Amino acid sequence: MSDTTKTATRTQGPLLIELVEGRNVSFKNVTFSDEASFTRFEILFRRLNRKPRQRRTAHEARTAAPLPLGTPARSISIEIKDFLEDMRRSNLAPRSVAIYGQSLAALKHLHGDTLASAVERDHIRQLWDLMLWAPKNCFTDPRYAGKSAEELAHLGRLERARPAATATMVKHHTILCRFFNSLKKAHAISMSPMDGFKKPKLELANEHRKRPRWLTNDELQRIFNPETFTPWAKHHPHRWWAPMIGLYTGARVGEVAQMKVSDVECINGRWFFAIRKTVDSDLANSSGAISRQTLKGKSSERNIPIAQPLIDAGFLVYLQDLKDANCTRLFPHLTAGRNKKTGQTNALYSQGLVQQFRKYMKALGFDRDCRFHAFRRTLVSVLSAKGVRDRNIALLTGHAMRDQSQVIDHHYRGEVPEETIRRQVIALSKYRPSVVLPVYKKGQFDEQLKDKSRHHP
DNA sequence: GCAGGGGAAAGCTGTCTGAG
DNA sequence: CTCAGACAGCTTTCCCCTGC
Repeated sequence: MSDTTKTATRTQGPLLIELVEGRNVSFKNVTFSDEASFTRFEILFRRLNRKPRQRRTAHEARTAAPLPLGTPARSISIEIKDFLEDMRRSNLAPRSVAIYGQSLAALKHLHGDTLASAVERDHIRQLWDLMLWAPKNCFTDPRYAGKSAEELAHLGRLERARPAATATMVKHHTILCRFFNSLKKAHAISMSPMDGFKKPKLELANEHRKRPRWLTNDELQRIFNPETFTPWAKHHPHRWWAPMIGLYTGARVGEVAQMKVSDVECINGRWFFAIRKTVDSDLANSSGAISRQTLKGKSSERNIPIAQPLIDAGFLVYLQDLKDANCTRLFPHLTAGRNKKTGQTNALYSQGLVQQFRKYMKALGFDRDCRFHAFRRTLVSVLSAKGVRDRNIALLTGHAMRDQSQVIDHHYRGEVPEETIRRQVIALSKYRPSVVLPVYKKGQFDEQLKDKSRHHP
């Protein structure tokens, strides 16, 4: 509404609006009974005041297009609430919904709580500055309550050492686009204020950017050095086994942490870790999630052959101990977590493991880029350096190889299972990190496995 | 030890594009 | 017309930190 001044006063009762100085039409002191009528009026008003077209093409209708029939946009906070609710309904991961909520929180700081349809490009420019400099926790910490976008950005400049990384801004950009696009699809707004905003280009030279990090043989030996590893791990099954499994499968930490006893399978005499999502019997009839396991995507689903060094280290003995103790999960002491508000599972078994492993690594003097994920990077890097083809590595790691060729991908992934297994086994046999794994003794975790009071579903 | 927020990166999928 | 590759859009993961 470039050449129109608009003031909307929100009182307890009806909405009051003044629209003056329009090109052709002006209104003063119009009263609306609710926000929906205000928005309908606003759309109509914009159409009436639109510049006349310079020229019509032959195909264009002579009469004005009908007004869109969508539900008019409501206030930002209501639209955000509904948007997040929609995400939940469409079965997105609880964590994803939370992240979207965090990014969208900044929007509520635009002139209080305006109508979603009133957000314009200039607002986004302001918002960008806020997101770039927002002080930590400023949308949740009560100390910042009531502050405007400008004030917050100003405080951030004083408090923060540097602005948010470009990658983070890319995420905010993505989420804002997604939010306004969904309003556009619902015909609640006619165009997205994000349309003119290009995605920020990632800065390759950023000195704060984390470097890809893999582990050298030396470093692997330090991690599994019996003098430090054994005392740290000997009372916790997940500390003992998860790093070893991570090392020899390259699986994501979440995939390792969530495995069930039934996910370790023997097929035609060969043992596999089945990375998959199965129903938890206690959740089967619930209205919410029916599994505490998650998969990043379709191509994550796979069977990974269990490497010989793991078997030599007594993994199958541990498996039998679990079965003897009637355990259903590979690491019964890890919890999936539970959302306090909804009571739903957080489906996040990895947290405890990640924190404990990171603490161990820190104590060994590893820098902060050395984490569990480094096992995955290491496996991929080593196999790649040995000339193993990407698609064969992907069969182990569960990466998607869509860009190769869908036909070929389909063929390699399960169409001919024996061929898939053959390729996996050949690839895995080329991975020989020079570590000596500690050997499990039968009954080593008897105490932990029998004390069910500390087990989680 | 866990819930939950935050920063950053990884990675999946739909769509466009341009060469053959 | 086909299809690999690039790109854009979107979702999920990893891991840190804080506060209880």
